Amino acid sequence: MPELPEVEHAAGIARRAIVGRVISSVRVLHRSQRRSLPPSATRRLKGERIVAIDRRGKYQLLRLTSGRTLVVHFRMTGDWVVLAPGEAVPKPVRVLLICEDGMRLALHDSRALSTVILAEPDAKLLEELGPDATHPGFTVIWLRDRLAARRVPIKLALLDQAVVAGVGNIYASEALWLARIDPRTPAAALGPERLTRLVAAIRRTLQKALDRAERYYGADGAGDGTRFNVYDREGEPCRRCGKRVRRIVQGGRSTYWCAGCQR
DNA sequence: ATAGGCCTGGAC
DNA sequence: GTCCAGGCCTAT
Repeated sequence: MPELPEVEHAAGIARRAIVGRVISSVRVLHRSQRRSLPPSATRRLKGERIVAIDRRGKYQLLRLTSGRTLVVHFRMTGDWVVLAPGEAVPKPVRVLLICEDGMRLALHDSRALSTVILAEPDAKLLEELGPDATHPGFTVIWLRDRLAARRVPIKLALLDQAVVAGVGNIYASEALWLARIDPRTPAAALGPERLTRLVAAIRRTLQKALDRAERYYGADGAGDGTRFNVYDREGEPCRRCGKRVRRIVQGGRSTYWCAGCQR
């Protein structure tokens, strides 16, 4: 679930829930999160007011009064859940941010792979990250320069957050389908024409997902069986040319594509 | 370039 | 029981 659009949606939920509020305590309920957020960090969080929540790529940046930043990454299954006063804490909740007025923001993450890190004011954050896929700074020129001399398949290059931030395994497949590009193509082999199509396709794919997240309540668009064109559709007909969608493994992860119209 | 590790839960 | 999963890091 959580690529750029889903993380942005979740960040909106967190903003409405806790921006402006003061943290009275933090509970870390799983040892996996205790590695990134040890007791020394939870102690420092006490009394901090959350003044803003930014997002960069798949990272959420909870800005605190002191200048510190709580950096949250959902990895595979993370999400925010707002808990009403008195409401029971669901089992998959790994971290609880408890505010002075009783508001609770919960990190809900069944696989417990999410990371939460408290960064000091002078810490350098996310310096390796490329431009957000939806940012005007993500251009054909930028992409061409970052892909030059790289022979990795384009699908794998798109998962590199230094190339473009916020694209994950699902939308990489979806964007390549929209751009009609074979995911196995060596990155540097893409000329201006295909690069132009690719940048537009990435933008459009993520923007569409952002709009959907806005429209529907709940980030996962449940009940909409047609939300992907190729992802998780192995063996089903391509919506553009009718040939069967294929699945291959690249870098240990599934790629879905249509050999009929992606070249 | 590839495999393994971190974790849990759902599909089979 | 086995296999698989949308991320990312480290080791080989």
